[in-house]
Amino acid sequence: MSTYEKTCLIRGDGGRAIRGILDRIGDKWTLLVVATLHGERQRFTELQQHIPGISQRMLTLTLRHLERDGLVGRTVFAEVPPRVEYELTPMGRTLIEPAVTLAEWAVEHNPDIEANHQAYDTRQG
Amino acid sequence: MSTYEKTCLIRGDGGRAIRGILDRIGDKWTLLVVATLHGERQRFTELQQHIPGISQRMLTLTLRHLERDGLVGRTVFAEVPPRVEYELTPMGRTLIEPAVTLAEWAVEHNPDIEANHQAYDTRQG
DNA sequence: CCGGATCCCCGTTGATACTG
DNA sequence: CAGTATCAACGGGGATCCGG
Repeated sequence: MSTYEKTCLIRGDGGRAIRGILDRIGDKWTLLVVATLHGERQRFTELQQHIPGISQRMLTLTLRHLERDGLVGRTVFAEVPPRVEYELTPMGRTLIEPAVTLAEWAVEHNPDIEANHQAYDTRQG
Repeated sequence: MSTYEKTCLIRGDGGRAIRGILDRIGDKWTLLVVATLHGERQRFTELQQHIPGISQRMLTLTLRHLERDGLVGRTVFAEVPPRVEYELTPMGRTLIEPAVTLAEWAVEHNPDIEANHQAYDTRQG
């Protein structure tokens, strides 16, 4: 694939494709939930414990969105007390790869970026 | 790299790495600007024309952030009328790859996701 | 245990008008 | 041409309370 074709993939249709995915995973918690859910189904409270700082409300909202996207499956057990388990769907698991690619870029270039911040802010005073 | 290590890359340090990059590129315009800037330096007005819907203000803000990150270079020509050109730095160009990976995922799975939306919304009524 | 409902804060975005 | 300044609207996200 040529470089031109690549940027077209991003910019195609006024950037609607890339905007769709960023609206989906670009929020504060989605990727963390997906990564946390990777490998093992988990209950609501387990998830909350594994994701420091997330509120009950935001975990609920994030899971609903992921469920609506078909990236996460939700199973309710008719028990007392109630039990609900969440797991990645097959499609949900495919999201791990691109997410990791991004995370790798972040880890690799973070020092450089922070150095640039320093330099930029110093120039501005 | 094992699957476990991959998710650690995402979740590492409470997800700070992935959050950093998402805060950077997860906004409305950044990736579009980067993709548009790919391959050729461009002037402010050119950029604005190539990115439908972006306001002067948001283009300015986005470029400033990218400049601060060291992803975009800015050159001012001492002319009348003023001329300012923007271009990707070498580091900025490395961002294209992971961005494309994400865009590919988006394009590939969008139909599936939209079908899931239909199904989900129908179930809810 | 799970999560819906409500209130509120604040950052982001856009519209508009103005300057070197 | 390439911005800056200001104001208003919107929506994400947290805290809290309540219900099944």
